[in-house]
Amino acid sequence: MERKILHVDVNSAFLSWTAVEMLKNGSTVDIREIPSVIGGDEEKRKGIVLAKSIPAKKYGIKTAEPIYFAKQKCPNLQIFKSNFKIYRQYSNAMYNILCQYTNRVERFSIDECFLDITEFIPKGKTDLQIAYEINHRIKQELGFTVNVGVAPNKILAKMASDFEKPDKVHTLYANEISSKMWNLPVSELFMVGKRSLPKLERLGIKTIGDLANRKKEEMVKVFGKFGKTIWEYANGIDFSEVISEPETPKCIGNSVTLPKDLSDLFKIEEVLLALTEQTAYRLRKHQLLAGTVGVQIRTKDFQNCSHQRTLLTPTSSTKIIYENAKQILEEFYHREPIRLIGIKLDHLKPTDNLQISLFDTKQNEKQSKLDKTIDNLKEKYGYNIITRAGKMETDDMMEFKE
DNA sequence: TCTGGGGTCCTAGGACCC
DNA sequence: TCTGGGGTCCTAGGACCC
Repeated sequence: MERKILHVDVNSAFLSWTAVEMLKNGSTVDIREIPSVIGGDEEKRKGIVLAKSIPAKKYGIKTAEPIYFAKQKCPNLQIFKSNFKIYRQYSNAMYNILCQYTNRVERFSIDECFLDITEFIPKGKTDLQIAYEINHRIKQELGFTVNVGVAPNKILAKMASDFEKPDKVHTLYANEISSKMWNLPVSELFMVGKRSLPKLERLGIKTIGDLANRKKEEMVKVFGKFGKTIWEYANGIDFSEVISEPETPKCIGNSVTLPKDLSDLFKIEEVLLALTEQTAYRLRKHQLLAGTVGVQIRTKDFQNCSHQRTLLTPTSSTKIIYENAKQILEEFYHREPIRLIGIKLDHLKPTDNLQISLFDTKQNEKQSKLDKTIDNLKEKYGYNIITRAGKMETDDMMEFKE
């Protein structure tokens, strides 16, 4: 039987939510209506565009590009800081509305949800009417706009919500694939990024339709498994389910771009410790154990390098994780200046009940130790490596995969 | 003054075992 | 003297997403 899937996508999410919050706090200007971006702090070398207004987009400003470039494109660009605590509140408010339409809502990211409404369409209503109702209610009740895609599966619903923006509802039914999707450049297809695009173009594939009408075998031959996926997407084939249960993470990591390049091993290890504290704390919050520990560095000329190690026994102990991380780092780090360091815990498995109760009693102690370590670091270096707000952000981001 | 941080998934090559 | 092949696990790196 044909499914009825919706994809709800907040228009310029971080920017819209910042705008609504500013208006709520008495601002007289709606930053959605001027050239503006949400961006990181350039002084801390985190100066990239996280979200842009539509007027900013008209200057050719792109998400994830350096703010330095964005300012060159638009000298009077207004730049605002992100606030993930606020974003989480708006995201939750939207989620609560969506849950009134079906119990099958998947949070795909902080600003995107899939809904399977197949079994939840009231008599006398259509999927399209529900999509419009959702679009209206979010605008009226929460003050920001969303695009809604209506389709028989997730990939088509997602492609549909990406059509014209903002504040629009689009359908992409099976009989509309060729007329609405095949004429788009292949770069617009979900999962086609900047590496695979030139390869596709070399094969003479310029539009999604070009890809759809090639032989599947040819794509598999050139791209392997990935070729099968994008060929199926181009043809609107996707049987994946809307998953309402939040899955336990497959890996947990924290990394930080340093305000200045660092080559002093002692200082780098101090940062690594702070990152370990944070990551291990999150691991325990999920009641998981880590099977492998990995350390990543990025040199000042943007060369990435990572090493990992499988532990004899999975653990959630900050001490054990840090000892391993430190050893891994010392094995492969050769004193070149680095701009980023990160830690990643992988091959996660559930903690058994005995261990959970053990950690429950130690939770407060661990938390205060964490706070103390971070405080000491800040005093010592004056770096804003891990601020209180930064810690909140990390907690938020973890839950939303953003 | 140029380039974040959180993830998922895939691949290639080597070690090791039978 | 010459030198298999299948399978699993591990590691490093990379593509892609928001």
